[in-house]
Amino acid sequence: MSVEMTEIQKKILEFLIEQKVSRGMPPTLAEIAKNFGYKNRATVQQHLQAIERKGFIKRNHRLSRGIELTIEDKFFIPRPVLGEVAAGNPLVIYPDAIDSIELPTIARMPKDSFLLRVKGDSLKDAYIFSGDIVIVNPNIPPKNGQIVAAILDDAALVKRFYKKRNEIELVSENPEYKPITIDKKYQNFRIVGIVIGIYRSMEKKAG
Amino acid sequence: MSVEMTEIQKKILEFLIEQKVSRGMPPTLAEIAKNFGYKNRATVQQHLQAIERKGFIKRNHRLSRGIELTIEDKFFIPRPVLGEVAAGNPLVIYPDAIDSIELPTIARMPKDSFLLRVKGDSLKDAYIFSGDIVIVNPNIPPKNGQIVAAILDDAALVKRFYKKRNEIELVSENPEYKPITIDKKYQNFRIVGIVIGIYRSMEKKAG
DNA sequence: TATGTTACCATACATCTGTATGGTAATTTT
DNA sequence: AAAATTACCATACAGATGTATGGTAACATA
Repeated sequence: MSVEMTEIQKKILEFLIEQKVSRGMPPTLAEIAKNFGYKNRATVQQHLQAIERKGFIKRNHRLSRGIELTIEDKFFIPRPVLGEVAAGNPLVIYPDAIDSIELPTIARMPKDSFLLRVKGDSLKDAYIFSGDIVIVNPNIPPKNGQIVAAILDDAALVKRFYKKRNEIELVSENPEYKPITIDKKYQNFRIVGIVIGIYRSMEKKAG
Repeated sequence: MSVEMTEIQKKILEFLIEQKVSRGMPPTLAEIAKNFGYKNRATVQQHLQAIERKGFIKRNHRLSRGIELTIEDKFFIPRPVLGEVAAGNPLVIYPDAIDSIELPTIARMPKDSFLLRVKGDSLKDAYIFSGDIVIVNPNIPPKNGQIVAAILDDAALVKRFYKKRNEIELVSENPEYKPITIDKKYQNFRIVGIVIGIYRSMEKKAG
């Protein structure tokens, strides 16, 4: 597994993992082709052969969906953690991955979702704690009461979301932190996504 | 799901589950036919239609291997309690336990780690809540203070572990539940493994 | 300059896959 | 006795699926 993967091969492997986890089975060549906009299954076939040559998958020839992930034998899949996010006071989001954690394969990671590590204890009553990894889905518009990750003035935070008439309120459930109210027209505010899951490792190695 | 299944339908459903767990994906009609000695896929098709009519599976039409198991959670497959615990592959629901957990078929998963769903709130102060999925490693001997999954008299518990001179103490961090003390020689007690991580999906309890 | 690698395309083909229809036989229900 | 259900079979078919071959273009390497 020491061979290097091209960018496209990495993306295809990621897609294989994502499909396996979310749909419960590997995709067909046609499904892969459709996802990447290929007009042709032969293109996919060639990529899969390259990925197999490099040892990341094993193919059961002539069998539909016969793609086995050799890394998927693991219970945990390494995923990049994109940044640290403050549940209480805003922290800076890191541009590139700051860390990598082993996420259990059961944890659902829909397309485009990413991981953030929480610091601070303002969401204590929402059962999210400092050190937890939150899984953020950027593709779902938030509903009232949901926990969202947001960027406010170049800092990132995780709080409960409430939409009001002309403003948005972000609430910590820890009474030590006061709610933040933002005018809807305020430019330097953006909802990053909603928190769809959390993962916590009991081992104390990662801090 | 109250409709009655014929014996053959039960066997086919079992095969679907077994294949899903062991091979990672549902079988094709041809594979089912081969397993049961049918010379014909149409026979399988008719059985699958009957099983779907009774609500145990959902089929994605015209999609290869498009058989979804509607049973429970996809991860957790309920089985009757008696006799199965000692069998080594415990696929059991413990309905009356204070902190009941469900042992999934994924007990056969790689690295022997498996998943349990927590019910009850005795570990509230350990930040583990009803509905959370804990990841259990059975191969590590527990240390004092670690959270373990254990079986006591046909009930399953998730609690903090403390070893004393002649006995073992299992402590809930919720003061409403008193610590349980077990003599080390007691037969009907077994440590299943230590909890190495937890995962929680937010989608069900937004708001 | 020649060679190889990567990343696509088009066409083609045997086989697989799900589905449909119609038939036989045994058993159960009405 | 008639009707329905269950459990198979054979045949057929459109479309999906994996695979093979040959081609183009961009780029890096020797």
